[in-house]
Amino acid sequence: MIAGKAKILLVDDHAVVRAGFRYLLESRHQYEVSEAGSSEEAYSVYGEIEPDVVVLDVSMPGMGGIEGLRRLRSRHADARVLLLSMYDDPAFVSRAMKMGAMGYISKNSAADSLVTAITEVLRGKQYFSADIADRMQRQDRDYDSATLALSTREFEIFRLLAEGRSVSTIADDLKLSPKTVSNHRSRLMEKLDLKTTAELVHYAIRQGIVSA
Amino acid sequence: MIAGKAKILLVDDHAVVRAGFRYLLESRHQYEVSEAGSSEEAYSVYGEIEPDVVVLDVSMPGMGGIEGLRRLRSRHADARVLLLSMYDDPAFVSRAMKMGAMGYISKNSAADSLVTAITEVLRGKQYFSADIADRMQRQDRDYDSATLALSTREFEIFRLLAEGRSVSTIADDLKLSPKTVSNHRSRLMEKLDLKTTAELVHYAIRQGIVSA
DNA sequence: CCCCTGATCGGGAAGTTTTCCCACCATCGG
DNA sequence: CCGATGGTGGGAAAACTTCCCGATCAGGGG
Repeated sequence: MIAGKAKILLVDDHAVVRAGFRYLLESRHQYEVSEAGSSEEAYSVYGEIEPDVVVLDVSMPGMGGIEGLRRLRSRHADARVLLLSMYDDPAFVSRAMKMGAMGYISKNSAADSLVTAITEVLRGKQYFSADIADRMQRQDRDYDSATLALSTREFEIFRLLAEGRSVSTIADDLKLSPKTVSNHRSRLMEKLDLKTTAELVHYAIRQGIVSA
Repeated sequence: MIAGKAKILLVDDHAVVRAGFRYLLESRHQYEVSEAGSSEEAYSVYGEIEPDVVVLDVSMPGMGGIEGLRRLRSRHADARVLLLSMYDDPAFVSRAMKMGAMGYISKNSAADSLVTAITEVLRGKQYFSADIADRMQRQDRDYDSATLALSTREFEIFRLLAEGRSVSTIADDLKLSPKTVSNHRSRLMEKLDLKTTAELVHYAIRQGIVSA
């Protein structure tokens, strides 16, 4: 960052959220804030603005934040991106970090931690909000690299569950005992750190494995 | 509203969203803005603050906005409540209007329309953001109104299930027995002709009641 | 007022599913 | 051949679902 005002690019489809950040940042800090309403827009204005930090919402219509991050980093390898999300899914977070995100904060975070995150990232440090750091700790202990860890069979069952099939119809289909399917199910839910079938569906849809 | 500053109570669990409204309202208008992080909190401070308008987020942990609206209006029949939501499901909106909401705006709305909504409600008028008004127009053409067959409680539980919550956490939240929630669940699944929770999630997402 | 209806809340019993642990077998790279 | 990994399911206990039912309460209508 250059001497003077740090430049921040806010990317979120909700005008209120952008206004919120602008308020939090401008009222107490000397930042110059720009806004974009989508990843596409962010991508196209990035070069012109040359922001010191991009605050990017993960869930947006069109190209989501994750894909936005990927493209941004592939064109501008030095881009510092702070992801903002309502989801604190650890698999998501680690995927994002592998793509070079500098931080990941939950929208549930207090206003202060949102501002802290930005100042930390401006200093070149990574930042996670407390709830997310928590979940990543727990995750590491239990199982490493959750998303990729599914076996072929587990993935197949995962997909069918995500489509709305029941354990017993899946068992009929695959000519397996319901017990086997259920056991696979338990195992994969644990690997992905999911607690309910509904979470599984959300996860699968966000990953693009099934469509709504 | 009395001469002088109109008083506004913002209720949202996300600090950023509250900050956004505060910014939008205070920077251009003479409003006095208070905040609450939950329906429960809003309910308990309402009497003390006596706001002219309550801006209430629909989806919050604990008592949601719909239930919050109901309780607020049952204690303070003159409360003017503007609902703020990510969902633009017409069934949801008409449900809210029946409970006495003065307006309903989507979080996707432009900043201006958020402010307009508040000024309109202050004048005693109803207000809907454009996208919501749109969908309500189109409603009779394409809307499958099966969710209208659900009672208030069933719908609430439907929404929470669709978000990925488990029966037992919902029960804790709503302070009900897991059995009661489970019974409501069985009935609503039957009414909507759904066989698995995963189907329920797909259905809710397609209806725009929850987002992926 | 009283009755009726519908919504809400939950207990009981029976049935089903999930979880956790384990065992057996096949395959595969070294 | 060996050890690791994946697929398969049994057994037992726990959890959940389903179906049925009764209690309670609010809001009309007569």
